[in-house]
Amino acid sequence: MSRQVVTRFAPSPTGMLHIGGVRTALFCWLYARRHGGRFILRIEDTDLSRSTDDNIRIIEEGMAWCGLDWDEGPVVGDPGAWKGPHGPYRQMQRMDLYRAKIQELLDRGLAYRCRCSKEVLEARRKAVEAAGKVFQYNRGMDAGKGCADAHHNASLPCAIRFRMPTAGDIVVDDLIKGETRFPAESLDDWIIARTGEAPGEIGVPTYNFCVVVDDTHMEVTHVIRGDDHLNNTPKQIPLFRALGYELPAFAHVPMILGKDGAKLSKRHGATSITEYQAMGLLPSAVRLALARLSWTPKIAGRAVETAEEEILTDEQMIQLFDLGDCQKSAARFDMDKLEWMNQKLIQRASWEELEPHLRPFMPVAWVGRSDDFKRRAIQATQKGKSLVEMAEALRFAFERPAAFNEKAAEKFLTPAVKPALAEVRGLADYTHAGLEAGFNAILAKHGLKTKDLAQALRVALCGKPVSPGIFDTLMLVGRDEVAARLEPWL
RNA sequence: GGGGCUAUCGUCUAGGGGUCAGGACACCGCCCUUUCACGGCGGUAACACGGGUUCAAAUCCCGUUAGCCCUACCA
Repeated sequence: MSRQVVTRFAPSPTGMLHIGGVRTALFCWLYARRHGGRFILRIEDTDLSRSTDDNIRIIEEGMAWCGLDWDEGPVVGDPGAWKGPHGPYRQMQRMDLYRAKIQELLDRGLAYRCRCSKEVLEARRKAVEAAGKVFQYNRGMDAGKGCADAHHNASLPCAIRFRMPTAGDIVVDDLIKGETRFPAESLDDWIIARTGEAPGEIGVPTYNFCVVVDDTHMEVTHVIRGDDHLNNTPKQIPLFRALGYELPAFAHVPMILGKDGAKLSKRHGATSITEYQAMGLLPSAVRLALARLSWTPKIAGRAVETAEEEILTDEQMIQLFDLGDCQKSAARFDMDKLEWMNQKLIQRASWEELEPHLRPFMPVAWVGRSDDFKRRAIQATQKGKSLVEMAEALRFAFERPAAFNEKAAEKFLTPAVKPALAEVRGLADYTHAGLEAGFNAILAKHGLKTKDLAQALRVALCGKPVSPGIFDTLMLVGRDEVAARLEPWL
């Protein structure tokens, strides 16, 4: 009987929530949902100098916008609150647990105090490297001297190091990368707690220590994280054992790179999830695009084949998700594909689904319009690549053109169409069928082609020769306003 | 320097001994068309390099190169 699957996303609040993090979170979320398990959000704020409450808020809001709901973790907007049985979910609020565990290791001789200063360490490192050797703390290099037997000496503030195995391989069995071996002699006695304030005090524990304690106490069964942590795993495994903890399963997901193959950074344009929101992307499109980086869904054992199959719903992703179908190598982020997916998702959504997402991009007057108006407006522009594009395409329905495209005006607003234009003011039946009938009658009477009148109307009504279908355009402007906008051209 | 991970069209990838190396995005062309789009059809384009193993290698092995990660009292 296997335990319920539990995954966690554990960001450190030292900056924006960027898409690499979102992707990792997405994999954790998909895996938990796929297996009917729980998904935890845990804030790793032990880097006091860089962590801020503001960044925590940004993470929570970003996750929420992305639809990555967590079953356990902080409560948005309330630093003191959390949901779930293993809280708190901010590491700085879990110090008592960590200190107790460190004391236990100290008592059992599995960790020891070290009072070497950063300067001393640096000097030793230089000396050892100058001799062409590899510097490792207390790996035979100065065993029996200095700090190795200073663990009885609590008269000075000390950092605390974990005693690592000195021989053999540490093997990491990874669900994505496979089995990897790390020679024990390549690792050293790493610091599990920083130097305390006072002699004998245990300082703030470090990342690699807290993760092990938290993942165990929060009953995490699958540690899914970025593959920059693969190298940390052989440090953590001996600690799991020292603490008598059961090992979780590990899955290290490949990084996301910029378009040029370099690590994602500001110069690649948008990297924070907030920017994607502002670009008019649907959260579902972001989820899909991010999920499809390094993951190829297999339908009945076969990779997705057609464009149609590429556009997966959340339900399909959840049902299909499998760490075994993940790529081992890093992937470059492709904005073109994201936009394509966004467009496809916009196209297949109902207008009711789209409306809440479109609303923030629309003028205030939008909210007051009727459902019927909203439906027509959305359906008329539902081919757009983004919500921003849709909103832009609908501007004419809310404001008169600020300027007119001169070339287009000259080309289409000819003396020949003006009589027809004048008659358009008389059209009374503003339904699609009604407009079409009236429009065609005017065309026939004046011997014009559809294009002649349609383009002339677009320029007069919208200021430019581009707009939704001409009947939709008329309906969205509305009868009275059509007459008003036409007047100056007659 | 040491340790680790990775390598198929421009990009995301399928394929894991015998394939015309398949698909998607992007790009190009044609068609459709009341504009812009959408849509339809078609096209260009890849196994990093060098050695093995084998009748046969993109696929297995070794090496090289390149990129990335760890090597912090960051996470």
